[in-house]
Amino acid sequence: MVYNKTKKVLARQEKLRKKILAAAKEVMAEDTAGKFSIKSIAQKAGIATGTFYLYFANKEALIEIVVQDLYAELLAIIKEERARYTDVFDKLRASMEVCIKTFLKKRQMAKILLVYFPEINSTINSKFTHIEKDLINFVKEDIDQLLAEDRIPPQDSLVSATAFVGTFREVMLSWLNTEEEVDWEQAYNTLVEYNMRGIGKK
Amino acid sequence: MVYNKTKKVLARQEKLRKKILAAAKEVMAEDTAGKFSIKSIAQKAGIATGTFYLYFANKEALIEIVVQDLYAELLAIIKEERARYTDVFDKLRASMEVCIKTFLKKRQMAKILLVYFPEINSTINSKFTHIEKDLINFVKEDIDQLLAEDRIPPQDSLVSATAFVGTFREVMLSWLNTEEEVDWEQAYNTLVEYNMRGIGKK
DNA sequence: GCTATAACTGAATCCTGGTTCATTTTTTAC
DNA sequence: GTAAAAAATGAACCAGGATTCAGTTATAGC
Repeated sequence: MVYNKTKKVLARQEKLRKKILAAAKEVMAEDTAGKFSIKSIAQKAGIATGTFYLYFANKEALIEIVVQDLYAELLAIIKEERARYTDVFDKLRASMEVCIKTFLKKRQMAKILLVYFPEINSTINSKFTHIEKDLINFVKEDIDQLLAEDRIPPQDSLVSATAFVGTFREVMLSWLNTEEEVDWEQAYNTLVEYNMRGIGKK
Repeated sequence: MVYNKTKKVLARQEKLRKKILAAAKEVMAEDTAGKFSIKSIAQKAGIATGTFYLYFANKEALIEIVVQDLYAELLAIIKEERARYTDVFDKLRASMEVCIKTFLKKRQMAKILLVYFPEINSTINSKFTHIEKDLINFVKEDIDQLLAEDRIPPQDSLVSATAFVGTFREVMLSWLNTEEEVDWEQAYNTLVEYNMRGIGKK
């Protein structure tokens, strides 16, 4: 006979699954390299190492889920913010603003997406390259529209969009690695202005 | 009694050391992740794995030497090119130009410095963070000078310099990963213009 | 309460790949 | 040519960590 799970058990398992994911994010955000162990995650989640494998197929699958998870979260935040504006420049500016602020607020997310992600991106079968492209294409579409509206000088929109995203990665990474206090307000403005000028806002 | 190496042996060993380094660079540039094995390097260099350890203390030391090596090479090229100009804008433009062209020509160097380097940067005790900072400071000094000369609008020069370098990494990385043909001329111009406008060239 | 099934445990297994070292080959110095 | 020293070899060793699985505990259904 096959037993069915009760709601109570289902709820407990769902909770544990989330607990493991949370522990994984913590661990991943802590030790910068791709060196974390399943054992450390299990420990942090308060389970036996074997139990981990009842919830996730293997390490690779876990990483994939964590990254997709965080990425989806970030993307949703950006999309929501963009929806508030109609002018493309405003959309762009809003994207930048919310992106920076989210990363500043959710350091864990920033660390995993910015530091960890590029590593695994090359290690694991490139399941994630699309994420990179997604983000760049996002910006590219805005630039294309601005080009169509003749509001910025001619340029290779893909290259510009790539450069645009690159400024973020680099700046956020430098912030993640630094201990010193940063004047966020000024830094943020500089970054936004840099890219606005970069694409050629008149 | 202690024997002395003859010139012939010294020469042979020097040659072999270089051969191992070359093999290492090849292997590192090939498999994108930090997953290469000493065995594969030894094989490519035509030696036994044990022999590797007669020439390099261990894997970490090898990586350090390779990265420092390539970085020094790149830096020398940039410095030489910069020396040809006096105006800061020209220096900046020249740096960009020679950097891109070098990376395009020496794909191996690009792959190791751009893909591989960030990985190990976090993995290994941060012996390399200074490289990152060096490069950014390079640009920062130019920006500071332009600010002093009142030729660009007020900005946080460190953030701008970081953003500047970021555009390169991102764009070069996208080129390294793409299979498609790229119109280098246009792409290159877009990238240079992006940064020139970005810092606020009037 | 009782038994079949499912969930959990953590020690044991397995694999990968860096590093070592006893042995073999080459070089030195006479 | 020969014996001591150095260099080279590659199989064996070893560590770390992912994954498994036999044994234990909890749950389901009656």
